[in-house]
Amino acid sequence: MKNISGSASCETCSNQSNNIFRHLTRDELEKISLEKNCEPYKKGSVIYHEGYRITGCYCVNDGIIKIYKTGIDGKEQIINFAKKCDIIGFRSVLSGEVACTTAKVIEDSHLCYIPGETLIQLVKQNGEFSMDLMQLACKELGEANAYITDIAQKTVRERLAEVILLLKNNFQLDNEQFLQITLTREELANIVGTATESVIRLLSEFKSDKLIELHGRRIKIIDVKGLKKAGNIF
Amino acid sequence: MKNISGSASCETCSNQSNNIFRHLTRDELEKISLEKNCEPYKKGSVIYHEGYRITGCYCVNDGIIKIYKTGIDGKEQIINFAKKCDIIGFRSVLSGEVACTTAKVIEDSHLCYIPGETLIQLVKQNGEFSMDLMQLACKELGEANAYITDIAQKTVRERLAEVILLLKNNFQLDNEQFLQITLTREELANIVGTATESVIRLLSEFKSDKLIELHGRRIKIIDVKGLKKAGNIF
DNA sequence: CGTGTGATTGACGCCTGTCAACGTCTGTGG
DNA sequence: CCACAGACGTTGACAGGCGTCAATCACACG
Repeated sequence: MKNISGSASCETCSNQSNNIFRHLTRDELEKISLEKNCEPYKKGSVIYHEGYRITGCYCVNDGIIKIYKTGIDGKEQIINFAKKCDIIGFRSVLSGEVACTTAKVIEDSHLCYIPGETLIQLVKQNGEFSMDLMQLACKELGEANAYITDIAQKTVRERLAEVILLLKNNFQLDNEQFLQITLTREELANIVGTATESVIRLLSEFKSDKLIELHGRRIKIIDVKGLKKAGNIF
Repeated sequence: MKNISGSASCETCSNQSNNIFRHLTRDELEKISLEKNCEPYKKGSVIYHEGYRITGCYCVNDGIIKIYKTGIDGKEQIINFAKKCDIIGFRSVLSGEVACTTAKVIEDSHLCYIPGETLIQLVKQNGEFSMDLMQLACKELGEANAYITDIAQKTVRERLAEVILLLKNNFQLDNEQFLQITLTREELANIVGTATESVIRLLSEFKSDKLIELHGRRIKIIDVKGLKKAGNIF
């Protein structure tokens, strides 16, 4: 069953301008195209686990993965999501530490595995690629710092509104204004850093306030400006 | 008044094993040694300001700098501290974005300025240095993620205990068990993400519980194990 | 149809933020 | 030398946001 999508070569994939591999030479692309290993992952499967050493990183072909840390009493704190074109696990590969997060599939995915040594070699030999990856890390660092500030200073209500808008920016809306990602109430709570019940109550509030509509797990965005106001975003 | 400490060459400085520049060649070291610009900064002076473009990064020779973001109502959220051997501002230089934090001196410092182009050039040409800097960024990213989890899940009391221990690890204790960094109550609050009054009350609690002693702004650590327990740290 | 997971609602209470008042200390200027 | 301002620390009162617990409902799946 391996290499199901193996035929989709990195040469094609890297044409996407937002891809991290855009500055690789033809030779380098061929190399990782040969070495990589594209496999399907079912919803619920764990790609790598916090506290364990990982030997390589993964490039997301399609699907959605949640990246989370396990905190007090096993409560998960969602740090990030990865989708098409994103690369995950490189942090631990490069820092040489064990994984500090767990990556779990929430929508069926195809991931290309890239061995750690390959990645490190590319960093060392290709200055442009190195810069790109560095920029990626720095961007994530900036986002993390921003989120620390939010979570430390904003109310749960404000954070929930903000998270909904963040999800909108990350995953877009379909043509009916529905968020293109569906999460359980508990997962929403684990992003915002609150209790499931609070998320439920606040979502109802947003619904009463005509900011969103709820259809099961699907969230329809009605009033972006109102959400920004509720989220204290300028 | 420029180059007051300019005589202290990077060649010497980089001998410290924890320095980011340890993998530079002799030529590269000479180059930044020539280009750098070491200046004294008084307590309270701002090194770079959130939202403004910065043209280079700074290597800390001595002193202490706080790195913070400005959140709602101008309340500052302290993200990090920099001390001897640390390098600050590289995130914005590399990502090409405006600074996402402000850096302000809290203990008189000497900083060496390194032009952005120099840093970028080094990243591109020296794979080992690139890896080191990447590891630094990745390490900071890991710490930021850990702090997100803490701040989202722990109580203010737990976070304060944890912060005291973090400060202990970062700045050590003197021979009387005093923290080697002195912060105002407000600054402590701005790390923990709480109100000044809460910090005051909780510090008194820790004092009653014989975990710490307070002498003005100086904090004496009495019971590390107790603090760990209070901070829910394992 | 039983079981399990997730969603919802209500009750309750505590943690913690806010406001206000006051004390302390330092530096400045008359 | 004293008065005053300003920054910082401390304490008390108070309310409300939000976490916790418990019960119930909805829905999917074997």
